[in-house]
Amino acid sequence: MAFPQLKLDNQLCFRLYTAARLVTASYTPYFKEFGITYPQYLVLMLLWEQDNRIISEITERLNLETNTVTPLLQRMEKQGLIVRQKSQADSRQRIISLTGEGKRLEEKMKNVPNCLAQKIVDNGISVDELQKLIPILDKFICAITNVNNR
Amino acid sequence: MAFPQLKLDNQLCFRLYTAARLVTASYTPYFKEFGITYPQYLVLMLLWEQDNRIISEITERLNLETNTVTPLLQRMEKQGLIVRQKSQADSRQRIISLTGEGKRLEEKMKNVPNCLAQKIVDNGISVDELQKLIPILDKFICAITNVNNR
DNA sequence: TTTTAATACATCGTGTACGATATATTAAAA
DNA sequence: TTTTAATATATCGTACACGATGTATTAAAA
Repeated sequence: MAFPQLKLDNQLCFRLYTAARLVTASYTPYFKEFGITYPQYLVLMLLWEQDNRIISEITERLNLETNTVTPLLQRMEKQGLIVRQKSQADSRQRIISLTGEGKRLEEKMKNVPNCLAQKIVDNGISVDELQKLIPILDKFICAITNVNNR
Repeated sequence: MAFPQLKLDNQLCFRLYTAARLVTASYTPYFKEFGITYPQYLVLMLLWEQDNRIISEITERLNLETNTVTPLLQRMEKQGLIVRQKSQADSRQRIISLTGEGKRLEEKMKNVPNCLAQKIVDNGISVDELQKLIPILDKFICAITNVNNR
């Protein structure tokens, strides 16, 4: 092996890529029942936390661009989870609001995260180790954000 | 807030999702020069490690399905990075091999991972903290894999 | 040996991601 | 106040991801 830094097994990035894909895959069976996807679930969580947000708030919180979020919201509106109405104050903005159906999902999905967390722990990683990941990932995300904004 | 477990900021999964997207984004400027993408880079790393692999080896190592990898390899062939030839021994299989161009990229890209790692460290996370992520992520990936295979 | 099952890929449809660009509206500058 | 710049969102094109299904080939069973 000429360059060990080019070996897949040595790379943190590949682990993050894999971990992210696998964990969203583990959510999928829970979402299927409600006909939503992981990014749609992220939007719903934001709106459950606080309803009637403008799109730029959503793109900022999710670290996504409008070219991802706009079509995502259009699909969610078509499915009857949200409505997208123009703001009176500034008609460039759109207010995103939950429908009754979107609101009802909160109660229905409240057990999903803990249920999944329990399954992960049952399969060989401690809560302590999972907790350790959080502050390091926060620091990592912060550092990478700085790298990307030069 | 009715259900704190439904809060975005409390979720490990969202951090992984964000970290993975941002770190592949930080690779992109390096790839642009060579006209490749992050998943294509993963395939190249596998082939630099060992050339002439069958597709199932690639899907296993990358934890991806054939419906992702086949089109990926087709694009890479069109770009002249690899060739996809049917196996003599078992004509269901395809042998994936680097072209001269694909081989030359190894030398050209050998500094990319270290260069990026340096940039990340320069932006506020220690090598020690990055190293700590690796074994926990390995354990996490292992646990999630078990969850997904039930 | 013929039938059946398993394996290895490929194709199709849908939903993200994201660079690049366009459009409408508001704010700032001349 | 007219021009110009900034803001907020939308659209387009390309490349993944992945569930579902199809096809060719080989291996196993009857």
